[in-house]
Amino acid sequence: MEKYLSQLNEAQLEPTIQKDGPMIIIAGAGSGKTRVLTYRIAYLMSEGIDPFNILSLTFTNKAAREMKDRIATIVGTSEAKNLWMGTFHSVFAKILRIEADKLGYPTNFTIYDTQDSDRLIASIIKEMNLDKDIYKYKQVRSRISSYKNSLITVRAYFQNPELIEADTMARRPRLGDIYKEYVERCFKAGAMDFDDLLLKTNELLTRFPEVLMKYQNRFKYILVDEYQDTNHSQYLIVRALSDKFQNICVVGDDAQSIYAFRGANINNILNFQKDYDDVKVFRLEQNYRSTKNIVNAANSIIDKNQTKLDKVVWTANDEGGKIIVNRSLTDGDEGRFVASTIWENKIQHHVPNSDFAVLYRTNAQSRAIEDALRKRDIPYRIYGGLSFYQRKEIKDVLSYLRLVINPADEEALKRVINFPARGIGDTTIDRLVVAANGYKRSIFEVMKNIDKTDVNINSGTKAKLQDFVTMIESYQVLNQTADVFELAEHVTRTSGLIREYKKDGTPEGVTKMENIEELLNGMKDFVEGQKEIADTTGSLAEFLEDVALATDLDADKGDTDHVALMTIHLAKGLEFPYVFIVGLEEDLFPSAMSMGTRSELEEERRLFYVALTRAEKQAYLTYALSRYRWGKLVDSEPSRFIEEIDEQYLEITTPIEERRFNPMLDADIFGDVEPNKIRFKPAKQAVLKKGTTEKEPVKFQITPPKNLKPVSASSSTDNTNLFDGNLAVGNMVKHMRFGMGEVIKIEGAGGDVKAEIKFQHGGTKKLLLKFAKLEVIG
DNA sequence: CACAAGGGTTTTTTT
DNA sequence: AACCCTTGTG
Repeated sequence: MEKYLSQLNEAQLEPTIQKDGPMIIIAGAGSGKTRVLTYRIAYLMSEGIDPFNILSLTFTNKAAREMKDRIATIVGTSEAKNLWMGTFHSVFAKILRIEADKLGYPTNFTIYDTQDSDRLIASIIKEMNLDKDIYKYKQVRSRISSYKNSLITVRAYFQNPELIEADTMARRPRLGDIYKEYVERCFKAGAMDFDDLLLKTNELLTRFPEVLMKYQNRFKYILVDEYQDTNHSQYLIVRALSDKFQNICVVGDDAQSIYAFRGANINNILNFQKDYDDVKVFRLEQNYRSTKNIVNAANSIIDKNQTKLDKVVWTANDEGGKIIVNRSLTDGDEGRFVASTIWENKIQHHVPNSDFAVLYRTNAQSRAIEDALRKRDIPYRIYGGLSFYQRKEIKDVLSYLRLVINPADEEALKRVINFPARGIGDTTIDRLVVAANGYKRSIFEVMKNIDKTDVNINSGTKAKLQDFVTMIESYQVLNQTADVFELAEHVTRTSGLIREYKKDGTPEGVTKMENIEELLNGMKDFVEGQKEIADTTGSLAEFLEDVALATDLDADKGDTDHVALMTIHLAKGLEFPYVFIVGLEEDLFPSAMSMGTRSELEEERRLFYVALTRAEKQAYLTYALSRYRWGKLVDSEPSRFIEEIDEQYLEITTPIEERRFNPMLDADIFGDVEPNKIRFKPAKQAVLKKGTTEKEPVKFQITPPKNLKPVSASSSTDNTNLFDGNLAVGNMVKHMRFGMGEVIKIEGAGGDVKAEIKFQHGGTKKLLLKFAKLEVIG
């Protein structure tokens, strides 16, 4: 142990050997926090703490695995094996399996992924005959998710007039009813969604004091990594578990908090010292990762944020090259710049592909980069996006397996009951759902007892349902004896899945076959791997859980020498010698969806900070003047983040265009803006509705409203409300097709507004204004 | 009830 | 450009 501790500097050593009591480590980017965490756990064990009593919560399973491996090399594999390490979700899923019966859940409960949740919510909205344009399932899901993450149960929701009011104001008075139905349906299906894994853990720990005691005694030492990204639900779990021994160590960096959109609460880290008595505070401020240029540039950015803890990150590393800023004409050119720069660097410095990472804000941006890299034969790997396990063909196979484990799983059933086609149509399924709800039974049970069930389904279809039931039951029998691989192999063959994809014949069909094969290979590995470790059963249930909670970062197979392509969110915690941050354009990064409030913009800025601090040696910032979005070429402007970096750290190859002024976000720079100095500039070309004549009002829709404040503050995502007071007679409106025009008449207020506009060329038109971007004239 | 075609919508980020 | 859902036809 001594020799490991001697590798640490003093600032790192102190928290490492601080054994007991509550403590917080505020760790700047690249300051070696993972090393501190790892060595601290090893140290605890060398001090005689049983690994069985240590719980370490990480942000990804990959991070957990790497730390565990590292610890194993220090203290030995057999010791390290007993550590509880993993993400919140995976650790508490395991505990919930053990305690499931207390909550009325089956041990083999299914984990619904986002897609499953979406489908269920969409079908509930349909069953309730609600307008799907008002009750958008994604918005409903995110609403429900945030309730769950704040521990607002259905009951709590209905007891809280403010919440009901807020949803009613957002024109969704039935949201509570949807929430209630959703929760009941999940329960009936023996399913938990991601948020349930945390919510139900909280329920378990509050409702059953003896269970709480059991785990408090078990986890005498608790460590939480990336504490700045914990949500309220996670916070309460940590609180509860650490309450008895108070041996709680959290590590984080407020400057790297980038998950507010999924409920992360930066106050958890800002207020930690108030939550426990005698908190020891440690700071890691020396950066070992990056050059002076990169560290200083990153500091100059994060400086623009108002909300932050005091911390000065510095480095003793070399000055390094300046950050290179590159402008391209299109996203295609941007990709080519990235590819050629990688190529040149590889030749010049003899470095492997794996030294390079391309980071972007949205997954959709990967395509242009991919094309360019492929043309130059540079191997790359895309992380994230539509993960392997979310692909249709994979989910199909997994759905059959889910049914084997848990036949009540409604989403899995609906997915495969008629795929491959078996003559069981939507009407039949709808009737089954109604019957199942009526009998308070699962659909599968209803099908099983279809003869005794009062349901309007003809005998031919009933026979088909029976066949399906028999098939699943035969798989269940096989599952008693066969391992995961053997079962899946049998299922894909006998269910007709393979036949279905084989007869397809298209290139896509071939890829799908290959993917299924890859899945089967993965299962084989899983089965063999489990035999080796031998501390788990290697059951189907376990495989499905691994799959449900796997991050795409986890699956790193085969060749490792490739350029990494991923979103910035996914890159958190990683480092690369050369980093490209692409698509630095207004509305893309910062995202148009995140420019409504200062705090949203500050989160985008932290995201940029995270991106830049991934780089060890050299960072490239690129932007394009126009880019394909939604299949159309649209103009873009350089991101404000480029100009926010202190110029002395930049090498700008082409001068940067002046950025358009945004009154909402730039107000404190320029002062208040007169309404009549603002013009409305639609960002999206107006589309004439088919069939409308010139005489009728032309409908057009304008890109997102988030950079304007809506009239109603209740919902920032509702883009049908028009902003307050800004649109007035006399305003100038710029329309892509009709050009500039003056508003001469306005009809209606709030919601959609019809405005009569006199265009400078082309006469007067009545337009339906949904939303517009603001621009200042003169 | 199956399947093809067309239209509308979508992209912010993820366990 | 890609996906999902609705609609129309067989």
